[in-house]
Amino acid sequence: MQTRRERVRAEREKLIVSAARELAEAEGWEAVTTRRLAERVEYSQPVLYSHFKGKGAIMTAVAVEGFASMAEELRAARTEAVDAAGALEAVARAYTAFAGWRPALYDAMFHHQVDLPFGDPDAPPALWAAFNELAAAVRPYAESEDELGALAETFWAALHGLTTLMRQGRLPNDGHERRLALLLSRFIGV
Amino acid sequence: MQTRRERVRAEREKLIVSAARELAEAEGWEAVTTRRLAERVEYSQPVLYSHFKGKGAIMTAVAVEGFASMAEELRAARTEAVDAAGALEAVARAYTAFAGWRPALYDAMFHHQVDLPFGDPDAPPALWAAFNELAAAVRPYAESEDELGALAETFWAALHGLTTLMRQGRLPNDGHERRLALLLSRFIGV
DNA sequence: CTCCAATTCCTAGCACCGCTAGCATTTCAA
DNA sequence: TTGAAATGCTAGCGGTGCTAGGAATTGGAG
Repeated sequence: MQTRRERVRAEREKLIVSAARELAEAEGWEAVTTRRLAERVEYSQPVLYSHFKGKGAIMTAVAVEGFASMAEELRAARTEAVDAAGALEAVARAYTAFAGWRPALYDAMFHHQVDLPFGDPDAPPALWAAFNELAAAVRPYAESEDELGALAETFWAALHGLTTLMRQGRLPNDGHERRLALLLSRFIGV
Repeated sequence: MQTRRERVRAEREKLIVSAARELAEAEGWEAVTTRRLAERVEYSQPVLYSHFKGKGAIMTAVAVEGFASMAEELRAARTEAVDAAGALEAVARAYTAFAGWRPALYDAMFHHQVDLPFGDPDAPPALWAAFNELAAAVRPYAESEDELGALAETFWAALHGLTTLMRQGRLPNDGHERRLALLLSRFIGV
């Protein structure tokens, strides 16, 4: 009968993560306090700490959900394209669209430092899934398999820079299309 | 005799900004609390609020100092180079080096949202100075003067992405040289 | 020199934060 | 039925950014 208890615990853990994500998406992460989160899941604050080490761990869980979601969208964009150039463009657009439509999720994934082993072999599969989509889209433009990793990282960084600078008001919104086109032209090669 | 008072006020304001920057550079921004900052300048907390609207305004002032400092370093790197390709590479290296050597300053400039009118004509001159250095380095590679702005923004975004992802542990440190070389090759054109 | 208004600056405190100790209550196997 | 284990609460700790209100200092006017 241990499994029943474990099942309801696992369910409540999911509930906490979902509530945190929803609250963040509705009002931003600065509105996600342990008190409000506890109120939302209709438990007291200490219950949160019986599931997670702290608020940071909850945000990390949301971030992992975010990577899984992003991987799905990148994959859909990539596999629907007809050629290599179209795939790279589709993935780039899907990436920036994701950051624009789900800013709270993107924040959890990239702007808050979350104790996740990026690049490590035992990083959560969702992280690798998202990265691998970028790598797959970039592969036709890598000179060697050995270069692929670095090229994917560079392309990823460029997309990340574009989205974050724009969302923070450091870049004007209306130049986005042009910048994206420029970036793609540099990676596709004329 | 109004000017004397104003002079000492201005001096104290500088002192506050310097203290904030030094404390952030020494222990990170999470250590910069209004209490510790007040203690450091040997005044009480409310004095800070007679100079600045809040902690955010102090960080904004530090950020502006940071842009001025970055502009200097980018300019030095660019003007010492012998050709266009060398200038672009030198500026890129200076940029990432700045972010690596003065992480607290870079955080104030880019990671904390600071109420600054980026891209606006009446943005602080230091902001334009830094951006203009990037634009100058990129100019030889723009197809038209009209394209220059967007190209500079795109290059800037790529550098920003590389530095931030690396500093947050999202990218491995030891691939930095390779990624930078790849980025430069894409912008210089083989 | 005296007096009074304006400025300066501190003490004390507010509401909130993440987090935890300690104790009822409930659950469930013996 | 009973007693131990698990559960989940109240209350509180030390910290945060920020501010109200009053004491002390300053400096020009009479």
